[in-house]
Parts: sequence; C-alpha cells; structure tokens
Amino acid sequence: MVQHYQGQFDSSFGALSDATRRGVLEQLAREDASITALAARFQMTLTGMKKHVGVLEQAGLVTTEKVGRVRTCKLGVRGLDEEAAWIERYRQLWSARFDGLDAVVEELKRKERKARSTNEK
Amino acid sequence: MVQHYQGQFDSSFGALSDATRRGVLEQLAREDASITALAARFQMTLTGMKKHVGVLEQAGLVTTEKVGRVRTCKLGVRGLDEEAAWIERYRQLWSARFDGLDAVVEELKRKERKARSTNEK
DNA sequence: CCTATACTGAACCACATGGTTCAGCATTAT
DNA sequence: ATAATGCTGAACCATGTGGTTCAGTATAGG
Repeated sequence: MVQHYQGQFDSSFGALSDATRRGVLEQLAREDASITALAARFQMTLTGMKKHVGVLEQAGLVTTEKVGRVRTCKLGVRGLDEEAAWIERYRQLWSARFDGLDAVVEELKRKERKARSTNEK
Repeated sequence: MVQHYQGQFDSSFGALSDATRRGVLEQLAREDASITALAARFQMTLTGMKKHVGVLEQAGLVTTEKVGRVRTCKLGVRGLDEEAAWIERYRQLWSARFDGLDAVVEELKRKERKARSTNEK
C-alpha cells in the first residue's frame, strides 16, 4: 500500500470536483436527508449515492448517523473556510500579477509620453 | 468513449485537488516558469509535470506558449472568481444552517425559486 | 410471522489519475 | 558538425473514480 497522506485540500477540493456531490451539499444545506432521498433526487442507486456521501464524509463536509434503518446525512461541522481562504489568497496573488502587467503597461506609456515630449523640444 | 461533458467546476476543483498543482499555481503567481523549472522544483519528471500543467491548462487556470525549445507557463486569464463565488454562497447556506437561522435559509430558497422560474422561461 | 423498506458490502466495469521509463525530435550552444 | 537541452508521445503501472448489479442484513409495519 502506497497510501500517500491525503491532505485536507486534496480531499475537500476533490469532493467538490463532482457535480453530484456539489448538489448533495447544496441539498443538505437546505435540509437533512436520507441516502434513499438523495439517491432518488440525483437519480442513482443507493449504493452509488452512498459512495458519494462517503467521499463527502471523508472530506469532513458531511456527517451521517444511522437511526433504525435510516441513515441521515447532515452538513459536517467543518465548512469550507480554509478552502475559501486559500482561493482568496490565490486570487490576490493572481490580480497582483495581472495588475502588475497593467503597471508595466502604464510605465511604458508614461515613458513613451516622456520620450515624445523630450523629442518634441 | 463515454466522454461525459466536464463542467467548469468539475475541472477547476479537480485541478485544485492536487497539492503539486496548487503549488504550481502559487509558483506561477510569482513568476512564469518553464516545464523544466517546475519539474525540478516539484521533484518529478518532465513528463509528469507536463501532465499537471495540461490539467491546469484544461481547467483554464494556466496558459503556455512554446518559444524555441522552451515552453513557458503563465497564469491563465481566468482566475478562480466563480469558484470563490460558489464556495461563498455555500458558506452562507452552511452558517445559516448552523446558526439555526432557518429564516435565512428560507429566504435563499425563495430567491432561488424565483431565479429558477425566471431562468426556465 | 411476513413483507416491504433501507441500507450495506462485495464484485465488477470502463475509464481517469499520477506517476514512471524510454525513444524520439527540434533547438541551442560549442 | 556534434553535443547538450527541452520538450513530447507512447506505453506501462498501480490505484482511484463513478457507476452498476446482486446478494445479503436489520428494522418497521400490518
């Protein structure tokens, strides 16, 4: 078994990379649901849905509890705060990079205006 | 070939679900880099790194250009704005749910029903 | 007790992923 | 002209993914 340690972001972003799972999260944000209910809503087998829920559970985004024969799925305690923070930080770097290009363009324009006015003398 | 249509979020969150690729994005936010440079920095073969860059490129997060024998990788025009927005919306739903502010959930449901019915015609 | 319901687990499938090696090919440097 | 550099593509490998079916087990209801 190679069993690379799966980072938190690996599993949470991985969980989000599937439309069904994003749908399940949105659904659970509205109300708790059983595996059966989710399976019906997303048109797949119980077994298939259970796997998706398992992935979300692994990522800490969902918790489940079985009472009687029904397993109820709820949103997990963990939100997506750290993921949001990562993306936000990246977006800052990204825009700095692009604004940086703009700054260079501005700089070139400035120089050109200066050069032109110098030549015009 | 089944070739399911890959949604934008599927590929962008998928791209983010790997530590190496997140690292490459952070690196490129600092400066453009060749495949060789990235491969060296993340200790893997050229071929391996090229695949990662390919995934990022598919997701629209990176663009590359080959000049002579060097392929230079830069951040793509597309940032992570829509991904940030999705997460932000989810976080609102999540905290509403946890704060027990069911009224907020109801409000969002109402808005969405409205938006959906508007989109549907 | 009997049946329907809800889930669970194993096994299977096709295809994706994250890596590798090896054999090129084009470009640059000597 | 030769050699080194940088990338590329094909093939391979182990494991993961997103689904299925089928055969159970446990619980609820009549």
